[in-house]
Amino acid sequence: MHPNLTLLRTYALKDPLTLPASILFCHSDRNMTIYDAYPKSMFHFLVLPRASSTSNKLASPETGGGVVSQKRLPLASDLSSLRTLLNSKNVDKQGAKDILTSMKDEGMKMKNEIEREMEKRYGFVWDVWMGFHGAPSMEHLHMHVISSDLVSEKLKHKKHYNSFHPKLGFFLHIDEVLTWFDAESTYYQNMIKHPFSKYEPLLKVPLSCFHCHSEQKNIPTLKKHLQDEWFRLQSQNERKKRKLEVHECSLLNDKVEIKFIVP
Amino acid sequence: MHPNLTLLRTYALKDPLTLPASILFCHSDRNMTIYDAYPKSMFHFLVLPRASSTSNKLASPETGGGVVSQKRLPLASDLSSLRTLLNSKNVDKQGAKDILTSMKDEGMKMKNEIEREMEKRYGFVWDVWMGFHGAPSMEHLHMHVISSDLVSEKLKHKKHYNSFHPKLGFFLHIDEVLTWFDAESTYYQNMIKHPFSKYEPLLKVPLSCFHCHSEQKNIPTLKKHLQDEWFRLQSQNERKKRKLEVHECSLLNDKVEIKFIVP
DNA sequence: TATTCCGATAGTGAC
DNA sequence: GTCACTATCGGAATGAG
Repeated sequence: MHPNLTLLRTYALKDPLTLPASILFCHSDRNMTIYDAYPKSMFHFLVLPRASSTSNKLASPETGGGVVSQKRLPLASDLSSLRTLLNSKNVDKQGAKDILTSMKDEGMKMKNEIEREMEKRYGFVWDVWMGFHGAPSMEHLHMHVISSDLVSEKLKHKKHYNSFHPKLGFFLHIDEVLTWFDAESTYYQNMIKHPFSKYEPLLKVPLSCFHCHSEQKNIPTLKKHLQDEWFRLQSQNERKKRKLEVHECSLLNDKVEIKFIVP
Repeated sequence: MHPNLTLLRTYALKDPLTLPASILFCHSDRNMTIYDAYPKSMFHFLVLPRASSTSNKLASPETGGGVVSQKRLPLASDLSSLRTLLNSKNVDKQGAKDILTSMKDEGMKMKNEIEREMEKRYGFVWDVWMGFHGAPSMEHLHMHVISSDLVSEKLKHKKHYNSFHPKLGFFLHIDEVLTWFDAESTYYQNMIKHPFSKYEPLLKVPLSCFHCHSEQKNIPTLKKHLQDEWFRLQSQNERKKRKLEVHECSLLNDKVEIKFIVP
């Protein structure tokens, strides 16, 4: 396994504060949130559960104040992926649900941060998705917290796009995953056994816009279209805001004359 | 059909002298020889048979002194390709053989020119191939006259290389084609019916050096190897020449001492 | 489904 | 099998105690 695919695991195992500030966004006892090195949307973060190694080498107090409740952290080997976690013999169903719930909580905080930043930078707020890839390649469980635009220079390939398409089935929304725990046992057993090979073909299906379902014939075309869709969202929002302002204005003064047509 | 694929036919139909000097090399009553616009070897020419059109528009004397014996020229429609010629209802077997023989004669003259130029520029002579592509794309019968090196900037793709590989079967040597006429009738009938679809797959076979049969894993590697093979030919030839010189020297003076090792 | 680099492959448009 | 252009697809390497 190449280091790039396991690098983050080494940080999940020790003090997150050893991560450069340019990578680590924040952390808690159980999770850490990092900037995705190759953001596929205007906002893109990863939430990773912290882990203990099977050896005790990294569990000593010298590793820093960031390591808390080391004994309660799951083993790294059980956190390779969602599949590994849900099929672990060391972590029971409730334990798995706890881990995912704490990741969701961490993600919700991140989502709030993102929304504040959306408002500040762009004057409006759009959706934020949270979830997992059905067939991840990086060797440590990670939940994507990603704004719903997929407008990014780093989005270059069909598999990049399809892996985040919110209705395709490759991207597993955290809320969807959590419903598995409350479903019938057979359904739960079914979902947690899904092999990667079931998800892989989804990455090769034709490019369809997640906003309007139009089919796009290639990546450059899709990227222009996604940018346009985002501009449309932004201007729609500005229209709404203007209407609100006009409405407020009307309340103050019934005789105000509207001299412009909202475009 | 794109102009590029029929352009030369228009010249084959009228006075070759209307062709720019940078394209036309020479011509006779029955054939014209042109520079290949995208030479796949150090020397690369095309021999095209001249034709008359079905209409009389282009047969008038005003088209220039180059048009001779217009009545005896084959129809352009019978000269689309080797296959067309050999299956034509207007040209009998002997007529087809005549056309091909005259093309060969023209090619042999070209070959002599090339060999003079090889000697002049590079100090030695290597082989020149003459023949047809099993599945040509240009819409007028053309015989390639091409030096046996395949060293050229314009050789860029696998299909370029394989289409000239002298032992693959896609490149039909003129002498091979002429033997069809003297073979049994069933063999002749068999060869002239070969559809393009029989030749196409040959263009996709792995790259093997026509000198040493070594397999080359991609085009850049093959091109370096072909260049090396050509350098080897050249230096082999220089060694032979030096030996000759040494031998002549020995004849003149038995006591001459050879002070250098031929590399 | 980490990226990047290289090269092969596929589709198109060319006037 | 015309070229040139664009884009996709496919493999291999990748860092570094």
